[in-house]
Amino acid sequence: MEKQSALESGPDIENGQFARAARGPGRRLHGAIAHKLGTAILSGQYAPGDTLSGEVAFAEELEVSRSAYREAIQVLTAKGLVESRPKAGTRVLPRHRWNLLDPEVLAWAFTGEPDTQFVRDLFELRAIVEPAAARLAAERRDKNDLKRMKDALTAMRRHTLATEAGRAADRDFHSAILSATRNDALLVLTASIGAAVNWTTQYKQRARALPRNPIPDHVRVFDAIAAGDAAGAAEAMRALVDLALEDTASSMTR
Amino acid sequence: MEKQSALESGPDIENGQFARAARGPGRRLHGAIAHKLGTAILSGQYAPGDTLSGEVAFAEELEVSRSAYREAIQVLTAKGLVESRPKAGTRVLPRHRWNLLDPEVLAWAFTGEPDTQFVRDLFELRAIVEPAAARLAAERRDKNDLKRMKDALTAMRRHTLATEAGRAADRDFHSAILSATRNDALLVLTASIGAAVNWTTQYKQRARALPRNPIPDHVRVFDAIAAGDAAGAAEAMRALVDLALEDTASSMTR
DNA sequence: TCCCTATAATATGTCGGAGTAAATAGAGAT
DNA sequence: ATCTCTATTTACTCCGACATATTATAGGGA
Repeated sequence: MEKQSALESGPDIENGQFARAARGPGRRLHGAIAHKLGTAILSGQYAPGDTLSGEVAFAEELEVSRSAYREAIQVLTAKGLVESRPKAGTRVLPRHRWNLLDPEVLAWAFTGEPDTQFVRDLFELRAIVEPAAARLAAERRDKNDLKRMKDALTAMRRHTLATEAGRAADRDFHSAILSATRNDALLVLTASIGAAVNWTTQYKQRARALPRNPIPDHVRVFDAIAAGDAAGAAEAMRALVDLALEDTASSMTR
Repeated sequence: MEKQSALESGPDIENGQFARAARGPGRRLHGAIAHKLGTAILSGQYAPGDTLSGEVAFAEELEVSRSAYREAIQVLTAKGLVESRPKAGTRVLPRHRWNLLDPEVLAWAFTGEPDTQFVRDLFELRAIVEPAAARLAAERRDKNDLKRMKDALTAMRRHTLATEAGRAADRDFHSAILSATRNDALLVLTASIGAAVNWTTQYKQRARALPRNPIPDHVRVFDAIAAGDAAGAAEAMRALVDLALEDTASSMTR
């Protein structure tokens, strides 16, 4: 639908193949190039230290202007993926320089086959942060927070996790907990990870049936937070995340 | 020194005031603009939803080309600070869209008076992550990791934390622990936070003397990790981070 | 052998114009 | 009076050529 309208509106564009093919509806041209290069780098097609083809050569190859290419490189540079210096060209930086927690970088990492080890790393980080967040939420939540969680829970019950609406409610639930911590850094971090991780679970769970009814576990978390039971909330959340880790891990390795 | 050489090499540049004034040695022009706008946004000079002055107007105002301005905007967009659409102009996004964990954004946040609440948020996050990291390190470290930690400790003992070399050794110590977790996501996260937080502590501690000898606490962490005592490592690290939090908090509020 | 200078390759900065998309105002219909 | 549709305006988007700055590399000099 959306793509068609974009194509209809601009069939007379005389840009190169890439511009015609990759430019989505709202997407800018340099965004498309950044996406292409970003996914290529994240998927390991370039080894760290590899130098991308030069500005002029690359731009000609893709039939886009140098401006578009340069703006794309600025984006990649801002995310720590590459570094470009005169004469030396634009080189891919070593992995530890990448902003792996950048939402866009995470998204790029998860297009195609995501690196198994990296997914495990993210789950591990989530398993560290979310229980602690639940603990803080239990100490700091107010009535409004509890209402958001409760609403999300009822929504989850109505639509199951098999539907998109149900998964959205699940995200809402976690988001409400994070908001209740009153910690923006925590909120941003888990939002980034959560988006990427949920995306994969959704993707992977197409094959196998949903493991088991997750509602009771969520309710346990909610009850502890509502009661102000910090330790209980942390423990309940730990159980919840461990379960998700377990499921995803087993569906990934085999 | 470096600045002088840069000035010497290019006194004939006929760019505008801004280009002459703000361009540092290695810094690119668009980088300088991004820095200027980034710090302005992070310091709250623009309310979310505010629209920056238009491309043409701004470029003329600073006497830089539109291209430079555009590349700077790409950087800010990549970090989630702004969003620009035709006709609407370039608007500052709401705070929760910002990539607060991006190293550069963090650096921008800490130029000038950093937001007290935000610093507390970061310390809280650190207090969550680092003990967990110590736990993992105790389980997974190898001989090489232990050697790195030990070397860093001896360096810390020789130069105290009052010297830059000593602080570098401190960073090395924590970095070695993070490496030992074998978790890249964790490593990147704490590297970002650590750089920003250490910077402030260094800044703030100019006034008051170093609180107390931190070496024994570090040794306790090391011993637990070396012994493979996961719980002990987590607990020792928790004590260490709490101490830092306490010191910084007290030096901030009063 | 080492250092230093010259060169060439490559990225960076600049400019102005043409194209495109969206917010807004105004005309027409209900 | 309100709503819908169209036209205009405004700002971003893209382009390509030109000029400049930087630095890796090679070659000459001490």
